[in-house]
Amino acid sequence: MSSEPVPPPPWRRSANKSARPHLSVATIVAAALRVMDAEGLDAVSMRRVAQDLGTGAASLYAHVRNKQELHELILEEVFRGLEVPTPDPRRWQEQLKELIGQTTRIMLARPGTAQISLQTMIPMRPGTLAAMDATLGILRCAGIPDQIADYAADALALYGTAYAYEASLWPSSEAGQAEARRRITEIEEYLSTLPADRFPHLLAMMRRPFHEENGSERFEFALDIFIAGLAKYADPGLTE
Amino acid sequence: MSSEPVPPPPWRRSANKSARPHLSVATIVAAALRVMDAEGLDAVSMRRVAQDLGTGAASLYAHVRNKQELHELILEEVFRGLEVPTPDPRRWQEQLKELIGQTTRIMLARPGTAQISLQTMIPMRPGTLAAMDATLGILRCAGIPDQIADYAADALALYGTAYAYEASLWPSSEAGQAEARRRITEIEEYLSTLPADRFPHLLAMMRRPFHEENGSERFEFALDIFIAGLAKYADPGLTE
DNA sequence: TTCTACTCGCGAACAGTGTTCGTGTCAAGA
DNA sequence: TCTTGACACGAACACTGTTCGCGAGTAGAA
Repeated sequence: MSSEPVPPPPWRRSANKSARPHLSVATIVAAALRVMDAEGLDAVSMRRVAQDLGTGAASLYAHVRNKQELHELILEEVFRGLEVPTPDPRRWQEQLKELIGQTTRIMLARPGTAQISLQTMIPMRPGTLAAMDATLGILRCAGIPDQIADYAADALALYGTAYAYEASLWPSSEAGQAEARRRITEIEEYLSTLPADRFPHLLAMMRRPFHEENGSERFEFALDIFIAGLAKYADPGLTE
Repeated sequence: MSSEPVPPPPWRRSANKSARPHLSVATIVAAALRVMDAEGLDAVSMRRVAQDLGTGAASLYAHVRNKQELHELILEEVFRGLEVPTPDPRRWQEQLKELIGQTTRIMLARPGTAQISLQTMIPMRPGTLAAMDATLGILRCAGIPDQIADYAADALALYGTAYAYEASLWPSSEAGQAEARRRITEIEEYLSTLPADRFPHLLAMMRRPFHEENGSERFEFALDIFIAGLAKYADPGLTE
């Protein structure tokens, strides 16, 4: 490309924004979310976000430490809409299911969020902390002992996030979905090639028709099983 | 760096390998694993692997389609050592726990593997398929209905992988661990700053001493809970 | 033995990435 | 009006995955 130093473009300074583009953490996060919604998390590069704001990548670093920090800020913004219930001991099971379901739905609605959440080792911002606190609140309200509540909340959050992540891997484009279906038939053919007793159960599973599920059945089932296993630690006196 | 075309280095052609470096899928995967074990998955770039074989990145593409395929081949190689039990209905719970535990331990032993496994939407190679088939085998042997066994096997695999991934995010270097601890105290201080009733359960959790666990307690607990919840679908006639 | 054909290694290039440095410009305070 | 300091930002650095085309080496045919 042209490598000689280009003179400052005269049309930007006065047209697009008021002299200065007025960058701030909020505008940067908003731009990043815009890009993520439109083109996916992979497209959320510093350059791409800056371009959306009509500036260069270097400008972002005055407001945001890292790309990692930008990611965390996206996560925080997305979890803003989370509604936490006030714990009711008698309804702890459905409240728990609803809360974890809600966080997972939020992530599913914005593919890319789950990936950030999984990669962010220690969540440090209000939105994500609120979800964790609410989960713990419901469990403790049901009389579940402290340590068990800690472990259970961790496992629930991890499973929900992992489920959302896995689901968001599924390509959204028509071409990508066709490719994925091609790979599935490929693997079915491969399994049929092998001696029938090599992977018998897997083969049987892939032949079952409901294998192509369309809802959150799989997710809700796992949640139900886990909560059922958890129920024996709840205090019958509290949960009636 | 020096950018003029360097003449072919005379010492390689005859010394290192027999005229040609004798590349193959096996040698490439071995080199990739070497790099991953030594420097982590992030270091496993095409150039880095090629360098380890004394060649250039382009040479790898004759044997491996993609970086993605190279990743899958690594996964396959790592899961080679998996030992699958012959299902025994009366011991299905411990067999299940042991199998999932084993796959998770394999991934924990090689940080980076979990990430590959999570990113590989549809596993297509014998090693990973064998793990799935064995899980299904144990469940069906216990008399658990087909669809439930399918969902349960999926959930177990997903949770185990996610757990291993989360654990492998923890930095291995001394400096990285110090940084992580710093972040944890940072978040503790932040929580203490807020009104005590903002995140009360979270605050209480972080103050509990066993919060810094050192084993697989958390993982085994979640597994136990899930299996307990699953037990009601097992056939009492089979499992005695 | 000579010549041809074909496989496969591989340098260079392309279009991207995160991040830093140093310069330049603008607006508000003295 | 002058100065100061905050902020915008072009260019550069060291990377990344992947493709193209050349060229060397080997194996088979004449």
